[in-house]
Amino acid sequence: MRETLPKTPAAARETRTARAAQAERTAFTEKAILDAAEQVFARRGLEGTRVREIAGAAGVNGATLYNYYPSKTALYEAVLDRGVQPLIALMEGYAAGPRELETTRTLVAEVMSQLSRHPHFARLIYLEAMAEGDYVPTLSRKWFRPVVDGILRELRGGPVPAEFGQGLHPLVAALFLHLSFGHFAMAPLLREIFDVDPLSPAGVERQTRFIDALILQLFPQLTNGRGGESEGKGAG
Amino acid sequence: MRETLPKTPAAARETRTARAAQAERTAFTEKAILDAAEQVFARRGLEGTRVREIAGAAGVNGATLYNYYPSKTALYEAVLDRGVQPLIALMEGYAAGPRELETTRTLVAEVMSQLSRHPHFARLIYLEAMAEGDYVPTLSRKWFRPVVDGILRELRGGPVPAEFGQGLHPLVAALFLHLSFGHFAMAPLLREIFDVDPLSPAGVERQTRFIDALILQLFPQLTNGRGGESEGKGAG
Amino acid sequence: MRETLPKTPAAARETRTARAAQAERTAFTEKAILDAAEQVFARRGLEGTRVREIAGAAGVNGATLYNYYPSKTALYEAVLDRGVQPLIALMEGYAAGPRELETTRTLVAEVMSQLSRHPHFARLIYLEAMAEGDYVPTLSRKWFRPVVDGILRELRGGPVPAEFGQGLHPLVAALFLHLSFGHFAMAPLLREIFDVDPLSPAGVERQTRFIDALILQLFPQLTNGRGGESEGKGAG
Amino acid sequence: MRETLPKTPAAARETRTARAAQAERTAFTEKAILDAAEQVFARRGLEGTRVREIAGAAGVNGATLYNYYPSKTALYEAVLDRGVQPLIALMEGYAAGPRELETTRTLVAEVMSQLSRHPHFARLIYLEAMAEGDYVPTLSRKWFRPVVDGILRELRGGPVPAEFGQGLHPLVAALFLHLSFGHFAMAPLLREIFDVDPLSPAGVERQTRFIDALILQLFPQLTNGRGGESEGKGAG
DNA sequence: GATGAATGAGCCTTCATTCAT
DNA sequence: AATGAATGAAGGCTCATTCAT
Repeated sequence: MRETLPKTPAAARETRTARAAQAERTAFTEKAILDAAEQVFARRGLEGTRVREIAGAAGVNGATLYNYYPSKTALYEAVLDRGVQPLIALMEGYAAGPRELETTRTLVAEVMSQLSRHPHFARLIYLEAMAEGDYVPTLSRKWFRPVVDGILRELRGGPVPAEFGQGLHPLVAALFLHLSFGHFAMAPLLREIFDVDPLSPAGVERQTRFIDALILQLFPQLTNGRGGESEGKGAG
Repeated sequence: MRETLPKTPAAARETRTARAAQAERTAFTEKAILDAAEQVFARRGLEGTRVREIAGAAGVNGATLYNYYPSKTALYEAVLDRGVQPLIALMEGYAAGPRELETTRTLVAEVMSQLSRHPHFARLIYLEAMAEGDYVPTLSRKWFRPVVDGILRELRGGPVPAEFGQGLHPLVAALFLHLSFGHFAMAPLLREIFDVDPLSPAGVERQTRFIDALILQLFPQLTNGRGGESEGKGAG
Repeated sequence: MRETLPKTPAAARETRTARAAQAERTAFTEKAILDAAEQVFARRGLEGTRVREIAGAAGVNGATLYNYYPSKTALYEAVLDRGVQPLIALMEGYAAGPRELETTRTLVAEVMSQLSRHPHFARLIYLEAMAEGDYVPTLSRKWFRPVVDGILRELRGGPVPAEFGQGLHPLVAALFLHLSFGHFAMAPLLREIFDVDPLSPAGVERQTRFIDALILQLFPQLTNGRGGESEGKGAG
Repeated sequence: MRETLPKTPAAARETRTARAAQAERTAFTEKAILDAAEQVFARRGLEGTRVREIAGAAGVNGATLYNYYPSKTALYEAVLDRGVQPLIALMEGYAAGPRELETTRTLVAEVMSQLSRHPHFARLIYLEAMAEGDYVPTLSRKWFRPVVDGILRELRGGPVPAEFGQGLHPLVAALFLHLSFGHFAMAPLLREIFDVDPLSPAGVERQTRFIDALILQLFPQLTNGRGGESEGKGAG
């Protein structure tokens, strides 16, 4: 809008091309910044992170960040938002679907797959939770509660194993949180303890199968007449 | 030279009293500082924490901290050490005992009880793990690995449920980590999601029973002829 | 990658100009900082100086200093180095030249001239000496000892006036130190006592002539057959 | 005055003894503090000195200093005063005496002797001069100016060697300052350069004789018919 | 009088952010 | 859009000084 009108078609094409290249470069830089920020924030948290560290990891000057985000906090929130969007999309599909064991098993697998694509994001969420950050209520409302509500509704469908006592359901829902997000967030510690990389494809797959098997093991009553497929999966 | 002998019994008593009172006061201050530090570090981590915030929470001046610890980092390590000592004691008792289901169940209960006495400590460990801090290897070697080794040795005693596939044992050990430490570390998020306080006595007890029941449920083969007590517990 | 090539000669010129202007400005700032630091350090010494005082005297923000020097100490050393370089150059010329009275008289005059261009530097050296600072051995080795050695070698050429006794030579060499560096270092006190400014051109010139006359007066034996140039002195 | 009256002669004696012992201890502590302060201030100056360093050197607790002096600055001034008093006494004797070469030679010797008894004091004065401290005008008025005035009056008595040009007298007076105070103040540097200790008795004596010989050498006209004794001195 | 503990002020340094280019 | 330089606002830590004993 601001530039002078191109005088010739050739110039127009040239301009368009230049503009496209520019836009591409911008998008590239922005992604580099977001990726770098995700990684660094996941280690140090919002307050412990130095913006120059993000800039260094992104390969740009510290001042450049401010061409993309008005503040460190804004960048932090952008990272959180970018990570949470795909999860919300998954959750919406899940909430819209039928209340069946199968749906939940699928959701778990998809969440694990998504988290493995942004391996630092779960850590970020854990950090935010432990810092009792402002984002926690929002996060809880927009993502965790809907998912948990779905799980709880389904659990209510079957009898509770007597030996667990009252108030079991929230703990089971929390168990899934621990096994999915916790697996990624605690990767550094687990790696240290077990000498295997929880973030490797094999590590993620193993944990995914483990969760799945646990569902079937814990709630056999939910699998009436459908045990066959689960065994096929678990025996792999 | 350092201290002149008191001339009279009265003076002696007076001196002793005064000195004792002094010692008591400094012990009180030191505990206040450690407690405050544990709480604040658990929220913000080492780098995100302001010394002045700790001082404020402890009710002393920022400079006073340096009468007790030479640096923020030293204070941080003192907090970690204080928290880990009781756990190491528990672990040593466990390692010395026989490899039986009962021993492990007891250990879990005791660990939960200990963590509930220092509710911020687990969060601190989680933060340290996520920051890939220098303390992680030490922590892993001195505490997590011994415990996990114990658990793994016991698991090896029984057949693995086939549906879990290979490499199950580490995941089970990690499961206990998630359910014990994770319960305390994620308390702020769980509270937000479920509207109950995981750190309340009831919350801790419920989670403890949940873990216990899970052990029995997952590994019925380990409970030959001893199912009775577990049911008694779980039916509450 | 670092710098895209300028597309047109005009742009090139523009860029070059801009960059040159930038470089000029930072050079200006750096000189302002060094000058301010020399002045303030000369009054308060390394430990007694506040960084903000230097910054204020240089007309920049305290944080700006750290864009140029990594620490107060590094800045201090830069000031010392800058001041000592020209002296070392003089000394090297002196050491390379012949051992003659004339050479030494010239050196003294040049040293006085150089010190008058950095009137605070001598004070800095005196402060450092009195603080028994780390720089003293280096300074002694790189500058004072070579000069003194030259003077001593020359003195050995002639007979010592009997009334001075043994061990005279070092004291004479020290005398020159006191009269040159000491003149500048003690300027504040001398100004107070005598109500004249030792740092004024006239003050420096007077002291220089005084030292020169003293040389000839003390060591007439060194001026054999060269009385012509030292005429003023003899003509009483 | 404040204590209750002693009931018996024995008690009275006891009290008197106790009081004397107390006073003695106090005087001892005060001297320790002053000595330590003189030494430390002479290295670091007023602003660069830590009161705890003085306390440590004096062997007392930092807080104890405040039982003797209300502030670091007050202690600093006490050190200066203690050091300057004997010099002022010397100066008053000198000013009261006749204007003769002998008087001045004696003064120089006595000043050197006094400075050697407080080897850090000259450094302190130099530091204060270079810091352009508040004490400089006082010091100049109460000590340096009177002495210098005496010297100048005497110099006026004889013809000035023409080769020194106009304005010589102040420079000669300053020369004595450099050779006396400067010798002690620059001791650390001179030691480094010449590998001899200027503060040792031999070092002080040598410098004293050097100054004395210089007086006679520079102003032969002032020594009419009195050369004998000076030669005896200088020939040692 | 002597001391350990406490503290407000201040110091060096770093950091997030802005600005000129 | 990108950057080097500049800066106000902390942040960790030290220091002179005070207080209670």
